[in-house]
This record gives sequence, C-alpha cells and structure tokens, in this order.
Amino acid sequence: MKSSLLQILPLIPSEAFCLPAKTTLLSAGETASKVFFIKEGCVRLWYNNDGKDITVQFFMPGSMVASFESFFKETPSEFSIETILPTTVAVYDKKDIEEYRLSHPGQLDIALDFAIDRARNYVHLFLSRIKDTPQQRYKDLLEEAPEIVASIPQHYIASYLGITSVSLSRIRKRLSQE
Amino acid sequence: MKSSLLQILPLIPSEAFCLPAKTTLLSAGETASKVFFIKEGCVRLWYNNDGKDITVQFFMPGSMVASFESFFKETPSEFSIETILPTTVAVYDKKDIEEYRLSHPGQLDIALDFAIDRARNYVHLFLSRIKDTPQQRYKDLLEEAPEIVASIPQHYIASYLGITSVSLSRIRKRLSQE
DNA sequence: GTGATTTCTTAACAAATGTTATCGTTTCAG
DNA sequence: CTGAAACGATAACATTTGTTAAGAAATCAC
Repeated sequence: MKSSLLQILPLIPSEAFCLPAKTTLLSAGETASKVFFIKEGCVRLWYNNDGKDITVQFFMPGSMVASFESFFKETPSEFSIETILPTTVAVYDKKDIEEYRLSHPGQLDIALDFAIDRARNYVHLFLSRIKDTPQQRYKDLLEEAPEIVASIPQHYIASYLGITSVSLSRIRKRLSQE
Repeated sequence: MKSSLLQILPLIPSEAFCLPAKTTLLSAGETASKVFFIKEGCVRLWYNNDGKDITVQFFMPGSMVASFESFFKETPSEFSIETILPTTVAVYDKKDIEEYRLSHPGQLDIALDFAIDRARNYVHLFLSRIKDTPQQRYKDLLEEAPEIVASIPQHYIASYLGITSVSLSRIRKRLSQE
C-alpha cells in the first residue's frame, strides 16, 4: 500500500511559524525553494496583472501551497503568496524534500504527487471559470468557505471571482433580495 | 546532462497512425491509457459543459496530448480528445512509459516532466483567460496559429475564447475595421 | 448535381459588467 | 483619541456579451 502525502510529510524536516495577516511568504520574481503546509489561518496566491491584484486561489488549513512552476523549474515566480489571516504554517525546504525523495525511491513520489495535485487544481480553477457565472462561483465560495468570505476584504473575493468589487456588491444585493 | 523528453520518446515503443479529421482519440468517461504525440495536423481537447462544447486547448505538431488527470489518477476522463484536421500521431501506451520509467531511474523522470508541463500549461490557459479580453486572445491566436484559425470552423475558436460564435463574428468585424 | 446541413454574418433587444464618482462607515496607525 | 486610509454600497452611463432569429454562402452527403 502506498503512503499518502500527509503520512510522509511529518518525516521530512520542517519549521513551524505563526505569522500575522498580510505576511508575504513569497514575492513574485523570487524563485520558490519552499513549500508551505497550512496548519491554521488562510493564505492566498495572487498575481499582479499590470498593477491589478488578482487572487488566483485561497488555501485553507490542511493544504499545501507553493509557487508551482517556480518551485519545479527553478524560475522566478509569477505569483506572490501571502497570509490574509493570522496563520500557522510548516515550512518545507526543497532540498529536504529532494533528499527524502531520493533516499526512498520505492515509496510514493512526493514531487510527482504534488505536481499532479496542483495540475488538477488548476484544471478545476480553469473549468470553474468557464462553467459558472461569477454569481454561481460566489455562492459556491460561500458554501465552501463562509469563514473566508466573512473575514477578508471583498476586493480579494471579487478578484478571485474575476469581477470588480462593484459588481460583487451588486451580486450580493441580488442574492439578499431572493 | 539530463535528456529531454523529445530525446527519450523515440526509445519507447509506439505506433503511428494517420487519422482523418473528427476522429475521436479519447471520449469523456473513458480512462486514458495512452499519450499522443502529434506529428502532423491538429487536435483539440474539449469539455462537454451541459451539452455545450467547450474547446479547452488546441494541440499542434510537436506537442503531446492526453487527458491529464485521467491518465495519472486512472479515473474517467472529464475531457474528450479529437482531431480537427487530418492528423498523424504516435501513440504511447501507459504501461510502456511506466516500464521505461522504472528501468531508467537515474534519467529524466518522464512522468514528472509531463505532469509539470501540463500543469504549467493549465496555469497559462487560466491566466490568459484572466488577463486578456476575448478580443486580445483572438489576436494572439491569430499570431500563434493562423493556420488553425483559417482551417477550422469558427465555433471551435469561439468556445476556446470563451465566447459565442456571434460575439466572435463581431470581434472579427471590429478588427477588420481598424 | 442537388438538396440538406453547416457555417458565418448581421440585427435587435435584454442582461451583466466595467468605469467613475459619491458618500457613509469601519479600520488602523500614530 | 483622532485624522487618514480602506471599505462597502450605490448611482449613472458606456461597453460588451448573450440570445434569438433571419438570411446568404459554403460545404457535405448521396
């Protein structure tokens, strides 16, 4: 039986940190050498689109976040990562992961598993933008993570939904009138 | 020095096929066990969104295509793959790739490389939807692959751009008036 | 070849969003 | 505590897209 990623993670050296909100974990332009495991709080991955801040994804406790392409290809990251709530993370270094990976060849390939997982994630982010209206995506987000919607500024939510905060305000009004 | 994917591919058994347009390589619901290398022609990967046909991506000669998640996770594919022009492909079987992979552990990890590559691809598809207007994306597609735009029905293009064919028609008119 | 189908354009109207601006309210730093 | 900044709602108008429908042109099947 193959081990799961969550079983293997504790075997790799890591450091835990408690961070305040708005702490940057990785700035666009830097090359990612760390993976963060969210223990508590909330983190967002965002993209600077000509000065416009676009939230690509929110990460909740129990999930891992890194700048994917940068981490694997060792190129400057297109994305930044920052906490939006007070957050506790475990930080894994790329070299420690590689070391474990090379010394346990028979086991689950952590890197491949992480890569596949992130790829699947982007497929679904992509599909959700294609399939659903901003209004439907807002309703979905409300169901999946009401605590996010409640605790962070709406312009983060709006940029995640791919609309302006004005439009999100209108959507909220429409929904409250139903 | 690590080998590139394109150097390794010829070492793996494959079969070549010449296929007419509109040939389905994989139907949604099936589990992907093959990877296709496009030698000539053009292939599209598409998604059935409640009866609406959405083209996710076009694949040109020199690139590889498979239903990513289905291939790695051995789950039913959400996507279908079909030729849109007469196309020549080399077909690689998952078991042959795995065999090569396991018997050449020191070398480039084909699976990881393919997974990373597909993930990067989805990141960029995703970003391009976020950053650019349909009009800009149409202009980009015209530059990158004029032969596609010229040789396939416009509703494929429209669904790739995320708009209706009516809207694409309007965009074309706008551009021709500039 | 010919009739049927598909493709592409255009029109008219409805619906949604973007942009800009205003105005309370809340939050935050010092 | 207090002034400044950020936040959220709303209005007005422009722009874009979706929808539906109609018609011309190209393509396909037989």
